Amino acid sequence: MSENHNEAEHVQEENRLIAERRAKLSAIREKRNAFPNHFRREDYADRLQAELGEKDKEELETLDRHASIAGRIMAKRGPFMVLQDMTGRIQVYVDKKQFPEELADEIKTWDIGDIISATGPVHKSGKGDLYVYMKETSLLTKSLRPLPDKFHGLQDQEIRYRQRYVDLIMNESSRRTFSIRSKMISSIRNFLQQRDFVEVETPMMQVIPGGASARPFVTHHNALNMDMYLRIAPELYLKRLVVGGIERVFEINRNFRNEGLSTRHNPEFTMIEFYQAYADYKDMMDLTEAMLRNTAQEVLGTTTINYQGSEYDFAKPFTRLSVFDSVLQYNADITAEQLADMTQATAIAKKLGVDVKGSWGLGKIQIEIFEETVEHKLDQPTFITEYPTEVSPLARRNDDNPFVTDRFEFFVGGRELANGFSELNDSEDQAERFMAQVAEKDGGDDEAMHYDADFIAALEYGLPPTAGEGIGIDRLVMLFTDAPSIRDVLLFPHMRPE
RNA sequence: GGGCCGUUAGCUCAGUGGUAGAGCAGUUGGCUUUUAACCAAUUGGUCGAUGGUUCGAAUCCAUCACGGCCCA
Repeated sequence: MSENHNEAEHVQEENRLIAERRAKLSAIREKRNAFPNHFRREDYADRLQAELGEKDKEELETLDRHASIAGRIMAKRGPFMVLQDMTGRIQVYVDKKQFPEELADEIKTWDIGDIISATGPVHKSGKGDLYVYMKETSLLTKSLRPLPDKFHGLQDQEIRYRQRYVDLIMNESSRRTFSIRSKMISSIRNFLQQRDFVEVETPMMQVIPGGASARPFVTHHNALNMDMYLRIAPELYLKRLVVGGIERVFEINRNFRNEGLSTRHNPEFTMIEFYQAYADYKDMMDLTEAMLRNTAQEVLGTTTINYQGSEYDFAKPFTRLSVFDSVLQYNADITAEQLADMTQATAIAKKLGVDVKGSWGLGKIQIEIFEETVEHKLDQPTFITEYPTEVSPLARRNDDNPFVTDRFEFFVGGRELANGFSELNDSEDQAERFMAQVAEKDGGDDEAMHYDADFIAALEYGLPPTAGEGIGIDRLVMLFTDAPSIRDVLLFPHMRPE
C-alpha cells in the first residue's frame, strides 16, 4: 500500500520540470490559441550572417534591414535570446519595456526549447555579433520537456541514438553528419544521371530473396497466405531491367539482412547499385574512382579524406591488386604454389583458425585466407580483383582463367565499401551456378542463394554484356564524416527495446 | 557469443563502506547590450534492476537489463 503511494509520488516528482512548463502552457491556452500557425518567416540565421555579418554597427543601423525569423530558444543571456533554425543561430534582443504588459509578462515565462518568431531590424552588438532587435514576437510552440545542458550538449550515446531529435537539436556535429549524407547522395545521383543512368525502384518484398549471400528477414502476406522476404539486394531485378532495355540503371535504397549488429552492420542499410550495358568491371572501377573523387570534391571541397586519424587520397588512382597476389603480398610465408594447391591451402586456412568445411573448393579457401590476412590491412583505397568463381555466383568468368571472375571489391581503411563485376549473362552458366548454390543451401549453408527461374528466363531473352556494382552508402558516409560507428550515420539506428 | 568499461538530479559530471554533491537547467528576487551573461536565495534523487555480504552499501560480491569499445 505504502509502496504504491511512494511510486505515484515519485512519478509526480519526476515530471516536476514538465509540470511547470505545462502550467505555463495552460496559462497561454486561456488567453489565445497556444499553437498558432500564421507566422511566415522570411529569413534564416545563416543567410543573415552571410548577408550582413561583414557590415559594421553604424552601417547596419543606417541600412535598417528588417528580418523576420523563427526558431528554437537555445540560450538566454540577459536581454538576449539565442534562436536556432535549420541553418544556424542568431541572437534576438528583447526590450520588454516596449511591449504591451501582457506580452512582456508572457515573454518572462518563455523557456529554453520554446519555438518563437521574431521580427525587427538587424543590428550588431559591441562584440560584433548580429542580432535581431525584436519589434514583434510570438510563441509558436511551447516546449514541455527541458533540453540537455546548453554547454555540454547531449553526450549520452544511447539517448543520442534513441532520441535522435534531441541529438539534432543539441549537437551541431550530428546535424552536419546528416547534411553531408544528404549531399553525398545528391552528388552521386547527379553524377549518374549526367551519364544517362535512369533511377528506378524495385521490390523491397521478394518471393525469392536474391542478389547476395545473406540471411533474409521473413514476413507474411495474409491475403496471399505466403511468406515473403525483405530484400537482401536489388541486383536480380536491376539486371532484369537491363534485359528490358534500360541499359544504364541505378537504385539507391534499403537492403535488409538478418545478421548481428556492430559498428559496421545495421539490419537495414542503404546501398546504391548501378548497371551499365556494354561495359566491363574495369569500366566500373574507373567509374567508381571518378564518382568518389567527384563526390568528395563536391561535398567536402577536397579529395583528401581524414578518417579516424588516417588520411586517404582520393585524387590519385587507386591500387588494383588480385586476390591471389594480395595474399602473397601480405603473407611473406605463403608461396604461390601453396596457395594454388588445395591440400596446402587448406592447411594454411586451418592454421589461421578457419573452420574448413568439406564442401569447400580452393576458391572458397583462398577467400577465407584473404579475409583473415589481407582485408583489414587494405588501408589506402584499393581494388581487389579476380575473385574466385566459387564465391561469385553472379559474376562473369574471366575469359583466360575460368577459375576466377571479372570481379572486384573496393576497400578503404580495411573496410569493404563496394563490390562490382562484369555480369554473368550466359543463362546456362547462371543456371548451373544457381544449382551449385542450391546444393550449398541443402548442405546447410543458410546464406546460399535460391534458384530464381524467372531470372534465368530473363537472361534467356538476352542480357547485353553488362557490368554492375553496389556501394554501401552508410560506410561511405562514415568515411566522409569521420564517424566511427554506422549508428552515427543512421538517423534512427536499430536499438534493442529499452 | 567472449573480454573490458559504463549506468548517480532534466542534462554534464564528482563521490572506493559511515547524514547523496557540484555546474547548467528550473523556481523567487535583483540587474538589463549579453557572449557558457551576471549577483543572491532556493527546489529537485527508488544512486539501472534484483539478490547477497555488513551494525551500516551509490561504494564490496553475484545475477540480469541497456549502452560503449575491442575480439569472433
